Amino acid sequence: MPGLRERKKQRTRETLQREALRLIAAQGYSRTSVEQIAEAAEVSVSTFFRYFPAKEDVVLRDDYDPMTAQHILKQPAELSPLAAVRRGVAEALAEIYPAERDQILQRTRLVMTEPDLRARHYQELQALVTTLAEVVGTRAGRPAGDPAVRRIAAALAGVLSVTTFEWVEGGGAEELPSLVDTALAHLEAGLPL
Amino acid sequence: MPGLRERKKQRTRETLQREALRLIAAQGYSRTSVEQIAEAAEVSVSTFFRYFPAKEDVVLRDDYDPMTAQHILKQPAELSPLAAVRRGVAEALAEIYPAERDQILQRTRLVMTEPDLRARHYQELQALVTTLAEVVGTRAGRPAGDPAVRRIAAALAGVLSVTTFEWVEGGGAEELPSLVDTALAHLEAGLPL
Amino acid sequence: MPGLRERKKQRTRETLQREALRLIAAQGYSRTSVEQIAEAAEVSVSTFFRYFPAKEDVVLRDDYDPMTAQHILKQPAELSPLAAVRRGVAEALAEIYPAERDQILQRTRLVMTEPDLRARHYQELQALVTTLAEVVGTRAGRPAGDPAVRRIAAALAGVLSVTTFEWVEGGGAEELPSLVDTALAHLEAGLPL
Amino acid sequence: MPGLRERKKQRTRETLQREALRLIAAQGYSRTSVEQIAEAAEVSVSTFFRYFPAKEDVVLRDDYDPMTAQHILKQPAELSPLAAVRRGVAEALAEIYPAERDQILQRTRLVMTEPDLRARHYQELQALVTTLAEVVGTRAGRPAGDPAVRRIAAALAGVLSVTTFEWVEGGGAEELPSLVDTALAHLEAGLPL
DNA sequence: ACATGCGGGACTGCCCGTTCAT
DNA sequence: ATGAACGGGCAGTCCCGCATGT
Repeated sequence: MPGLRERKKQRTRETLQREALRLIAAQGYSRTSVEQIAEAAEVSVSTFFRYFPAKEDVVLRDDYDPMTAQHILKQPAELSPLAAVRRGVAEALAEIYPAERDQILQRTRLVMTEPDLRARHYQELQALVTTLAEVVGTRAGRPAGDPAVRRIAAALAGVLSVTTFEWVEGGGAEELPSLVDTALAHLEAGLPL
Repeated sequence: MPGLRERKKQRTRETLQREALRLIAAQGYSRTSVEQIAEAAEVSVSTFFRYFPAKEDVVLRDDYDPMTAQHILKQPAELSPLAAVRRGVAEALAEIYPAERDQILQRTRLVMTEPDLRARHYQELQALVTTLAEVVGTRAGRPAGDPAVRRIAAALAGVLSVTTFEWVEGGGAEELPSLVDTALAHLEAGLPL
Repeated sequence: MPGLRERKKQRTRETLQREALRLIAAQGYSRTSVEQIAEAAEVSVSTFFRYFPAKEDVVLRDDYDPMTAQHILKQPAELSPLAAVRRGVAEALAEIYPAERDQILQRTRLVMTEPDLRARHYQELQALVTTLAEVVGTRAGRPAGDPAVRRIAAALAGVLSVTTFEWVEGGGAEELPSLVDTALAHLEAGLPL
Repeated sequence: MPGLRERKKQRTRETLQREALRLIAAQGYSRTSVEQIAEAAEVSVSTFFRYFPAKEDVVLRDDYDPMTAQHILKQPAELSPLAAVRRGVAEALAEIYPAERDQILQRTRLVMTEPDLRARHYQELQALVTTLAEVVGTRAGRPAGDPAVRRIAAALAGVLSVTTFEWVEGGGAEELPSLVDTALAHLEAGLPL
């Protein structure tokens, strides 16, 4: 059981994130200063930076990657790397998507619009490449640094990113899980045109 | 033929870039301020920003993407998209690489090391995705926004980026054109492991 | 004649200094933030730091050293170094003291009280040592770096500093020029007890 | 004999100082944060500040002044103040110098280079003036606040400081005790040029 | 007693908009 | 009309003190 201190930290973090998203939704990202966010959450600016190393993190923070990794690792060994990823991602989305759909949509829209966030998003993409490389490498008994393994991871990350953007541009009309499945199937088939 | 004014602008730009790279090589990117660069080039800080919209651009500025696009568009129509890109990139590299190898190596090393530059690099990658999507779309008679086309572009960009990093990590031992060709061949073959 | 721009700068600098001293006199140095000073002078905090590299400088800024140096250099060549300094300082004080006595008293009181200012004051003393070494060296046809020259300068600076403090501690009862003359005469005589 | 608790405290202090100097030697003073030092010594930041009231103290902390005072007080009463100080300092240096020469050299080099440390050093100089004034006053049966006494102390402190710097600038080629003796002899002789 | 958390202030660096000088 | 200077504003880092919890 977490101590009182731990719980308070959790609460502060959540308050900061909530107030930040509220203000940003109202005024836009770049017109919302860290000072305003801190004020709304009733903490000082230094406290903000103790919780989030940079302004962007208050928007981007999430824990989807490790969870997705778990789902991929659970797939039967005889599946090809691309097939395993496709199924693992589908399972992860089934777990996350119903509850958080709207929040993800809002955040991704922000990421696409604001240059700063966009830049940071691509850095996260790099982290995704690393995670995927580890997973794919582990399944195949190859090191994560193996060029072939990293190429697979990079192609996957690229396709996933572009598919998320496709989803947002379409206004969320077609649902993300279905779009992702189509995209990964396309990649699995060798990207024919 | 460029007028005297044009040539002077060109000179200022080159001086800025040269002095910037010199200072950065000596002190590191983040420890080199724009003020120092401007001083070394004997212009004011505002002039710096007129030539380069942000500090990162003084390192990242190049014109490889459009040139690569031209080479891809020149490929015979019966080639598959991936095959056409593979050949086009090879031709572009043959043109650029011999003369500029060392400078590209130095700059990419910086990009990998410095967080700010890394973030910016991924933004450029996004531009590359757009460029590739246009080229691939044009060749196939499809719009650049077609999801399938964009997936191809994104996978290509991911693979190219990761291959460049592979090249730098290896210290440039194996040459970039050969690494890129291997990588694109792998993608063409459906990324088997 | 100074341009309009130059005069405006001068005005801003003076306003900042005046407002700073006013606030500090009222609230104390450490309880006066730069933000308050900037606000009172109706400029931004960044402007404050463009005029004064650190908070302490707004109190310590003056131009007495070079003026004193001029007066010393004017002394007849046959005077010993200590004698020349003694006379030069007396002349400089005659020029400065009548008009600025009270302001110097207030500022020195601050310097003695506030640890930050004290620290900075000793740095200025170091500058005085350098200035004196140059002047004494020039007069004697020796380099400013000559150890004997620097020792003279250092002893002078030490004695002058301690004399200024003596003046302030006495509440300004005995006047500074007279105290300084006594002190330098003592040093000239070999500091007998 | 110190209790176990006392010894542990001593160990923590030494660990902090050792780790601090190691990090500072590697990265420079201003680029080494208190957080890093605390981490390297495996204590919290607040613990650091319990042992050293400010960051600078971890470099400057030493106990030479009181020891020097003792040696001066031991000198025969018939010696003039300057002569007594000269001999006392020589004896103190004979005790300290052989073992600690290199560490003093390294620390003084830092003090000369880093602005923050420099400022603090001059504050220590002020403490030296006070100590010397007490010693000289005691020997002469005069109060430490006597202006003449303080002038002697100030001149001595100035000369000693400048001599230490001379030693460091010369790379330690000529040894400190010999330089100090020359300097104090010069002062004793009335600083002729 | 001891660590941790948080506040707050100094300061730096990037970048922008406006104003002045040529 | 082009370039430089100037001022503003915000992000982010670091030091350090006080309060709060363990």
